[in-house]
Amino acid sequence: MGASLKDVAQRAGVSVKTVSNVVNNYPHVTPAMRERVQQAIDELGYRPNLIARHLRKGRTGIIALAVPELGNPYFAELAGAVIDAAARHDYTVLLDHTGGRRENEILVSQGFRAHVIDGLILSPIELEAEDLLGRSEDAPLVLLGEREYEAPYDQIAIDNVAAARSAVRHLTGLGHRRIAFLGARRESARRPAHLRLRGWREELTAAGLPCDDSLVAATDGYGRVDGAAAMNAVLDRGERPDAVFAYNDLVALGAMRVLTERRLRVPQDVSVVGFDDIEEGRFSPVALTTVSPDKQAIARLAVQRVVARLAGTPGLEPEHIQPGYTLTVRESTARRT
Amino acid sequence: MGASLKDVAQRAGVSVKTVSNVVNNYPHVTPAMRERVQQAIDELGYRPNLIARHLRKGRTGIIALAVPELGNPYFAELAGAVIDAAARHDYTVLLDHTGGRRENEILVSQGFRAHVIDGLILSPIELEAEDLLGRSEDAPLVLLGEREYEAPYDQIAIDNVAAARSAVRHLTGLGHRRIAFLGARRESARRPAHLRLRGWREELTAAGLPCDDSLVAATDGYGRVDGAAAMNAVLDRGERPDAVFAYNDLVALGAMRVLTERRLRVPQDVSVVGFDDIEEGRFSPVALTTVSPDKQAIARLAVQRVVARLAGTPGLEPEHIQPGYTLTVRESTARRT
DNA sequence: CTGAAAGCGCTTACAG
DNA sequence: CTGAAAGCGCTTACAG
Repeated sequence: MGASLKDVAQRAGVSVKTVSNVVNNYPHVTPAMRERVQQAIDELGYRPNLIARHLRKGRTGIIALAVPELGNPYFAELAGAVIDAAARHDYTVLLDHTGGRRENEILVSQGFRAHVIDGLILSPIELEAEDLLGRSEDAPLVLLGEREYEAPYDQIAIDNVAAARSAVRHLTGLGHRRIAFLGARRESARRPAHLRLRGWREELTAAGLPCDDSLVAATDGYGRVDGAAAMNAVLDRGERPDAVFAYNDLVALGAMRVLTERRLRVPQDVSVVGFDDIEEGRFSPVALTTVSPDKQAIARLAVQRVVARLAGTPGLEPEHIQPGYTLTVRESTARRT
Repeated sequence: MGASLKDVAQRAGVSVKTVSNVVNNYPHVTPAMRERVQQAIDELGYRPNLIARHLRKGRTGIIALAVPELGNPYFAELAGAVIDAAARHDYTVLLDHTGGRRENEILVSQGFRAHVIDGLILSPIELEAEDLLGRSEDAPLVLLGEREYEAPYDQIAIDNVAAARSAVRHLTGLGHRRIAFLGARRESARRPAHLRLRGWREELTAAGLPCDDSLVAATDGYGRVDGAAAMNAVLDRGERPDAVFAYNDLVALGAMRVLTERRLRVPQDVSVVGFDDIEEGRFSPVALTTVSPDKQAIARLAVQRVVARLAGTPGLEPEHIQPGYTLTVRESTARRT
């Protein structure tokens, strides 16, 4: 084991308190004293034990980030941004993934890891507002993502309805009229997250177009396979949409793959819009048009919020904060021919 | 704050030790006593403070995983596997990313986070063997990835040379003779990691083919942009390879994108093989042939190794362990026409 | 089978 | 400006 404060104090011939003062850079330590202590520290290779420090202070310097699936590049990219944002506040990130399953999300929100984390950033999929009711955990919780909760917690999410509408508007603006939506939750899933679906519906209605349910396909998850299955489902119904708006980029990518297989050209025959702006979409053979949430801002705000609550900033009401987004137009959308 | 052991003891009218016994499920506690204590625990909503427990035991139950870049799906997928493997041993994973920069890798290996993590799994890019020499940290370190070190640490990596050779052999077997290698490190980078490049060289030589340096392109990193740049570089030199072996899938994907832009068809004009088997490769419009390392095994072995050292398993010599891999043939490779 | 006490490595009032 | 002491919440010999 390494040396402790006591060892250093002994070697330097001072009290533990003095060493602590030096280590923590407190003012009012004579340079000579500082020098002497520093030398003992160097000789012993002393490094403070954060665990002990934090036991004392009641803080660990660790915040947890729980996302559904790291295999989804959106969450991987977001996690990277959160790690960087946390580092700027001297916080370390402990990463969990829930698989988007309600039980795991409850477990995490209820303070699994109690005491080892100071705060929690959670991106839920199936979690219900009622699951949050009994939350006894005192670590600040910040919610991310498409779900909206009637609960007294900070929530950071772009305006999903407006963002979805901007995507659909782009499509209608290009002359498309039969616009499929891929990635609705199955009826079986409780309280489906349909902000984006609602955006689709609202914008079509605003454009005076019908909302044809046979153009809506539910999926089990939000991966490439799900997008492929959904696209096949719509096509197998005999529908021939002239555009597709997908729940996210992964679903869009899966759909594009199917379109190509079935000899439909993107964008000449079918325009495709995704959501998330993952790097992969930029490099797909037909670069994907997509809604681009400001991930850096999301990460920054989430961390800031946790840190502010931890610092006990007074008068901090739970807020729903909406970072910005843009519609990034690439090659997968074109004017209707 | 929540209740402590002492609070529970007080309420149950027993000693702290007895509560501890119940919490830790020690035998030799009368059912009646256990019942009584459990009730106090429930009433108070007591949850053990892991930090305190671990300060005492000198363990935190946290292992760190440091990868170059979470944005690379390979590492995101690997991280997911490590988290799951660790959970099976009741360990939690703290995730770091180094950006593949030597300074960060040194920092991490030298025990940044000292005392908060029990062990460390590191996937280095630029780290040198000498950087490991002075390592004073006593948390077990397991090394992952393509680099090989002359250092007394466990290293888990597939046989990169053999795996690369199998990829190139697949290509030569299809009749290809001018096989480019994309993703060598630049000369400026110290001690380039060229196991895969070596595999390329060895296999070409074995097949009686020349190793044409103008078919080798260095990259700055290992992302899609780098693959695109490398492919352009080779093509701009006036070379027309009939196949491409890329350092990894991301580089391969970037290269495919460029090939398509430059009106070269994959696989009819150019066959492409990647490395990593990320999910994205399965869903690219031309599904990618790739070397598929057993990520689950890598994660499992790495965690097992850390846990075994932590448990103080005697006689555990540092080992280089080579998990399995397979060559997964998809659509991006075809017989030379 | 249960209890009283020491100690893990720190920080923090409180003195001086 | 520095020191002696208590305590964060646990576990662990040591008694009984």
